[in-house]
Amino acid sequence: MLAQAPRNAMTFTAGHAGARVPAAAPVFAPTQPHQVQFYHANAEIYGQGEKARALYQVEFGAVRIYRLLADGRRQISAFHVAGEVFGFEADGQHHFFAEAICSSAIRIYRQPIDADIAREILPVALKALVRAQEHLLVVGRQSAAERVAAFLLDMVERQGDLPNIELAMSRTDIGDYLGLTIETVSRVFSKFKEKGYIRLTGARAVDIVKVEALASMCS
Amino acid sequence: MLAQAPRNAMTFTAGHAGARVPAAAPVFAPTQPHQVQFYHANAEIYGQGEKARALYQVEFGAVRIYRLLADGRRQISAFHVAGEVFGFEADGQHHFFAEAICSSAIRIYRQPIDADIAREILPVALKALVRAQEHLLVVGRQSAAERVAAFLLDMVERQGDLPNIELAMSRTDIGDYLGLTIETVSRVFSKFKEKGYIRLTGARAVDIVKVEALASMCS
DNA sequence: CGAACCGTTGATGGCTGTCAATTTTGGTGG
DNA sequence: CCACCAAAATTGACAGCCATCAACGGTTCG
Repeated sequence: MLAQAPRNAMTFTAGHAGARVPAAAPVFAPTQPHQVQFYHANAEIYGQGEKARALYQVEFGAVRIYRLLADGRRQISAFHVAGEVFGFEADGQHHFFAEAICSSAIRIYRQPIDADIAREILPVALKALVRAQEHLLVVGRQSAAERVAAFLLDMVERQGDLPNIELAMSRTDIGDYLGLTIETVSRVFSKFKEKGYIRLTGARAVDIVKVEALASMCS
Repeated sequence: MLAQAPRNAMTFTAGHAGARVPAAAPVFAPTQPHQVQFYHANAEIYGQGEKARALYQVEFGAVRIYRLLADGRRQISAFHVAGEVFGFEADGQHHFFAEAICSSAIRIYRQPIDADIAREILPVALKALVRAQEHLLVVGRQSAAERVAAFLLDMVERQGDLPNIELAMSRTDIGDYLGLTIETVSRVFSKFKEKGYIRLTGARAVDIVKVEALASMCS
């Protein structure tokens, strides 16, 4: 199901890449040269069990963080888009997989974590924790329609509150994020369209017509 | 459903309490006097929206961290037992509720978070993040039986891998943790008992008879 | 002894997963 | 520009798991 693409090879120093891509503000000041690496769709950024030795920041594109069960069931615990930092792990080891959803550029910070760095990234880690726990409420206690509504609103918010959103991820990704099947996700999309809550200008291009209607579903 | 008990009043300085309770190692060296506070069952430790100004460590007892939907649906994102630290929040504000499950003693650290503290608690926060994301896989992608099995194994591990576990929490709590109803939780317990995986010496006293059988369900 | 709470068990229905077929989309090459 | 193709998405039929509603047993406490 998941393409196991080889690691991407293209590499630029930050100085070069920074001049060309919409620059996201670095989370902490680099003390050594760091890189911006490009990944094509479905390329693995790191894998479960790998030694964790860096932090990652999305320059452009999108990333999924996920975990697998032995039989292939997958749970995506987070999506990350431009500007967001990911890759902190306990035990110096990655407990999850990270893959590029589409063509993406990732800035990689390889510093060891000293006290100053810790102070800078702690808030980011805590935000991720809050997000994960909030997502738990969605997945654990909300209906399929409520989950999709919450997802759409989250996407709207992340893309600057503009009502026209362009989803980087497939229905499969959305399902694995929300704990649903693709069919259920698709059916909810259709139902929302039917009710006039959204418009689909393409499979992954969604216009939010009635934000309030969606918002009222999430309580 | 949830008793809104008033804040507990009994307060001791750490020096006194530390001599009497099974001392959990402090996570970081206190620079000011800190307290151990006692809470009775269902007492609120902090509430959603409150200003966050401390970290908490369980001396004894157990704590649930949860969030509510408007209609009362509840998702418990974590349980905490002796030794564990909780209460870190983003934005200087609590996004969740914390309540004592049973009579509990909580050590409260009120230091501001400077760089050294951040370095000390970052690993703890990261561990919490990993836990939350792993729990997401359980809730999002596993069946009722698999969820309960995962829960029981987690409890076994936390109580030192002894096969006789004493659950602090009710079936309602377990259900709200696993994203299930109490009836389903109860039915799974019965099924496990029937199959000889567990023995129930009391409603909340569980002997794990076949760890491997449970473990094999969680993949 | 009665009340309240917790946990268990049973009957039933609905939501969502599964399986399958079809349509749409997006990309490629003629 | 259009035809063609593979992948993605949609839609339908059906089944199964789990939620809901309900009744009952056990325990604790006043």
